[in-house]
Amino acid sequence: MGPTIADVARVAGVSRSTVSYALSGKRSISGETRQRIFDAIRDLGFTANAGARALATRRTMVLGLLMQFEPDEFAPAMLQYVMAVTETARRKGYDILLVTDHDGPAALRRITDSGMVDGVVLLDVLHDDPRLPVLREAHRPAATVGLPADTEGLDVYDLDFGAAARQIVDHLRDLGHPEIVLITPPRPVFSRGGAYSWRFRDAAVEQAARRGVRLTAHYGEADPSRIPATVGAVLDAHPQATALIVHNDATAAMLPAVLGARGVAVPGDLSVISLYSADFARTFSLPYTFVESAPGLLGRSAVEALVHRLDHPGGPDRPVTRLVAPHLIDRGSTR
Amino acid sequence: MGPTIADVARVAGVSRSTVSYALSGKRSISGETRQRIFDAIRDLGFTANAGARALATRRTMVLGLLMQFEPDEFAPAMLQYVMAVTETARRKGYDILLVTDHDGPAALRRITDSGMVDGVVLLDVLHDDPRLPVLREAHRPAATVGLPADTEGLDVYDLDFGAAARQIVDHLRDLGHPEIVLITPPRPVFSRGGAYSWRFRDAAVEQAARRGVRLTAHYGEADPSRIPATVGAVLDAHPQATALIVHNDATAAMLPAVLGARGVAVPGDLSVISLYSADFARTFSLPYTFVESAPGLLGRSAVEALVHRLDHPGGPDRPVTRLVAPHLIDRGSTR
DNA sequence: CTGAAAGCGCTTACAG
DNA sequence: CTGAAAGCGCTTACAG
Repeated sequence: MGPTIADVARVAGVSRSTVSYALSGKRSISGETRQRIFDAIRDLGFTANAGARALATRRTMVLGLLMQFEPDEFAPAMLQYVMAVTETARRKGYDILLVTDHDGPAALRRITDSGMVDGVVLLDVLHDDPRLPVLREAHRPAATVGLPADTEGLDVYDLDFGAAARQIVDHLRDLGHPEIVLITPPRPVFSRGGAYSWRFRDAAVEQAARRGVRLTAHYGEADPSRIPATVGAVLDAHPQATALIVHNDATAAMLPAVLGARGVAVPGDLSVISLYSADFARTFSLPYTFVESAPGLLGRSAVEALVHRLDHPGGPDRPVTRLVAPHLIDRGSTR
Repeated sequence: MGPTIADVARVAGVSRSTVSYALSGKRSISGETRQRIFDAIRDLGFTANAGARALATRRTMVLGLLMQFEPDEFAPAMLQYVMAVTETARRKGYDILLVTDHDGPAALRRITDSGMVDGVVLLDVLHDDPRLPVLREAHRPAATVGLPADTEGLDVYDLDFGAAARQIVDHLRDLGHPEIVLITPPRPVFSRGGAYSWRFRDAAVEQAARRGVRLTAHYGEADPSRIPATVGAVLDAHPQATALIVHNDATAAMLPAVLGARGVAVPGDLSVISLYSADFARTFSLPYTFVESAPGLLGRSAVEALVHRLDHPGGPDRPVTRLVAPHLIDRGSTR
């Protein structure tokens, strides 16, 4: 379609290799030649063909972003990861191939075997994620958001859900709450292997026991229309509970409406504390004290690790698993 | 990295061209040869290199998806378009390059001039969108979701916001409402050139005048935390109003909480009707009568039109502008 | 400082 | 029904 490097070479009166080197800066070009080349590039409106470059360099400068949309996940929260990944990638000179195929392993094999991407970022990684075996065969650098059971060869980033749970339980205990109710992610998230669900819950249960606090965990609803009834039933079942921990975006988003309808005042009647991102809180005007889930940081870190690995092939850096320390934002909804 | 077509040819004992033809099916291969080729492909785990294929065929089988994240837009609604586009593309054999650069025109030029994509889908198209001139120079097929002022050369899909407004006004008038309040998208959406905002509002105002109904339009809030106060102020300013039209996702999402807090019963005290997708309503458990905004249909249609054009280059089909007729779902929140 | 040439891994006229 | 060869548009040793 457009002009090729040969056109530029001809107009500038140099060889194609000289144009290529001028473009890459991989060897020095005399000032005057350089000038003629860039003039020609500008005049012709030349842009190097990505496919040809990829074929020659074996680098596409494209990253695969694999996400899955589970019906029991709350879509609004996902976009924050996507945005963080995309923007970081661009800043590092990479584009993003977005893959949402239902068959994640097959999709991964496809984009990787065909050389469409230099590396991949996996979102929504499960404890025993079926994409990981494929990834290991593919011999491509990869970073994940989410902690799998086997982190071998991966750069892994996730929130430290255990620490988050302990911090939240301690926070409530220090305020003197004797009985706490926890709403966890929906049951399908547990059975599917969404490890963050039990990492948080189990740590909360343990910490509560250690601190001598009564804590009961209940599954949140996957079906939004049932959230009000379920929250109501949970609160009814624990009339003595003075604090509620919400580890479920869908429930958190509806909580003001649900508690408002029940006439429950926060923190007067009930202390509420949750786990989500500041951006999420802003989008839904959630007034609760929360632990930041840090999608921006996690997405950005994953991409930066991946890019670093791509830009330093065979480098000395061991794959890293980083669990981000929780950060509690006190909005005054507990006391 | 992996095996190439030459490896397959050697193992199968045929020429590279025969392997290529076996793969593409563009000429007939004897049964036995075919068998040997596919055995070799399977044994070697061969997948054709996408870059090399793109270079030879001048088709990448990748579509660019350009979206912009404006801070005054409600992120949760965007994902539905992305999913529809991505899934439709895959079903048609295309992958998606997701581009979210702040500088849309530059990003478009980049992916298009470098031949990274065969065509593009533009989301959030403005009335006078700065990406369109770039697109026209690029000579690539493109489809949009959103109606620009100049549709020349584009396949354009959008909801018929004018018809939607008229249908909603008529619906309320038929129920006997003499005074209606409309909450529009935030003011920045208008000034930026988000044409759907005024297409809906102006049609609503006109239709109300035509029908002898009093209708007042107010800007919705871009800042979620101010939505409750703004909705309250709007209702206070129109104590006689018996019906509320909401054309703003952020406001709609918070409406149950806001109206609940004010003690406003729907439809007892106030009839409420809105404009969003069924999926959106489900995510936020919104119980209101609404006109379907059809993100799935629009995203899918745009991709299908684009793919059709790519698969039939130089075809006879004129570019099409399709405004999808509104469909009202009665959930009983008006009377 | 610069160029001629090989090579990246495919596809597709051209020939038989 | 099949193969040898040119070509897609780059990059990069190799040579000077």
